[in-house]
Amino acid sequence: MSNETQASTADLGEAPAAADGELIRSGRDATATRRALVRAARRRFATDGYRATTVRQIASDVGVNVALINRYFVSKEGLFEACMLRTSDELETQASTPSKSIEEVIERLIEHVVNAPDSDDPLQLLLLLRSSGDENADLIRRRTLEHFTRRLAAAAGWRSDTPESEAILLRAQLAIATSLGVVMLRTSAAVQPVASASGDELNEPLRQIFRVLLGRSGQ
Amino acid sequence: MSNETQASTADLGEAPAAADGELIRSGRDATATRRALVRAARRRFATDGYRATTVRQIASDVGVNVALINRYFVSKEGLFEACMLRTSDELETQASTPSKSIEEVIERLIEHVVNAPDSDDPLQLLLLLRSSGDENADLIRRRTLEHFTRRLAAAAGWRSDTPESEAILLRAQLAIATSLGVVMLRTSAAVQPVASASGDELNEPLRQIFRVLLGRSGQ
DNA sequence: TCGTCAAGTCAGCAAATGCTTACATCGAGG
DNA sequence: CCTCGATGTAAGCATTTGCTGACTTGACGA
Repeated sequence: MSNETQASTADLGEAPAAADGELIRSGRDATATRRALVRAARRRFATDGYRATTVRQIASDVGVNVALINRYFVSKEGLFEACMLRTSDELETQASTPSKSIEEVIERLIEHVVNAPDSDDPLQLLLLLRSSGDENADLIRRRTLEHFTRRLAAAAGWRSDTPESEAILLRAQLAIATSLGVVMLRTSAAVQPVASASGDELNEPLRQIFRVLLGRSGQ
Repeated sequence: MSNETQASTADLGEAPAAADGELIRSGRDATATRRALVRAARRRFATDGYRATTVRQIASDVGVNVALINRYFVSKEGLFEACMLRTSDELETQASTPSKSIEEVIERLIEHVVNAPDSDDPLQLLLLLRSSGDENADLIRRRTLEHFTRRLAAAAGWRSDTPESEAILLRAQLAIATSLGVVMLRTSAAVQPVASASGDELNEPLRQIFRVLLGRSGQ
């Protein structure tokens, strides 16, 4: 059960991230604790699901008391929202590198799919697709996915108002669905042989799929 | 867990395919009650997930007391196991129609993906991919998926012992992953536009994907 | 009619879970 | 030193959840 992720507390404490203008860290650093909680929570949510994850688990992963989750995020749902917002931000940042060719985008998507099991890739959190019993969380999740879809479709030549490019949007979302399906099999279910397949083995089939979906030949 | 209740497997097979008397359950019929429980449970598990589904919900759906679940299936896990076995059986039956061409298999897979949101398609249950916190359930799930993978791979020319056909196995599982991803987006998350796409719109892209993965051209 | 046994119900227990309230500890400043 | 706010902890409450044991109800044969 409590096997990994003990390091999260340590390395977050000693290295203040550059993102936000943080004050000098002291022995008890609220923002660092918050980040550690979000980090641990995202991992748990992505691998175990929303419902199956307990706040006590998350707190234990970080090594702090459970009550801090309610202090900083009000509720479990609030913590989940924070996770989603951070994931959305990361995907946004990565996608905003301008004027990528579709080939480059495909390569990056493949990389995400291949590496997701090992890293705590933001794509992992999107695995939380099923209704988590929380309406607000579901809304955030859906919005994130649709936004990501438009990003990918834009790289494939989608223009927002022409009706014929609706097909491109659909195809982009099928690419995302495929990615999520593969990540799902690799991470949560450990289904063979996909789970243990190397990046090299996955590379060629995935590239074929994405080219068919997003490239000019497929349309 | 593996004591009695093997009868549940048996009487699942010997059923007249009559229209479900699920809500109209009259009289005291143990096998009918068992079937109704499995049916309701499968729906709940597929849509809400294992953890989020409570045995009280399932019993209430059927209109029966909670204790019957423990009487007939020993535990919640036992009920889930029965659901998985039934799903596995259905997929098995459908896949066992002999000497299918790969094209036919692809068409049927597409049909599954397209229709899953409306019917209680067995594919839906496979959505239960995330670790449900129940080790035994995870094992069953993984086995079912791997079995299904081998079935699909066999239709694509897979032979069990030649090492080069491992690639075929991997590609078949990627096709399954894609199917699961699409079904997931369509059913649980209602992500647009895939969720509201018609079968006709999905047909062509999906066929392209599956041909690339399973057809001769892709290898 | 009565006995028997499967089918089903009822009330409740023990554990888990989200969350709250009261308390403790650390750092800094008067 | 002492106070005060911020950070963190300990204990526990209320609810949910899976499950159990004792009880009731219906069908059927002697």
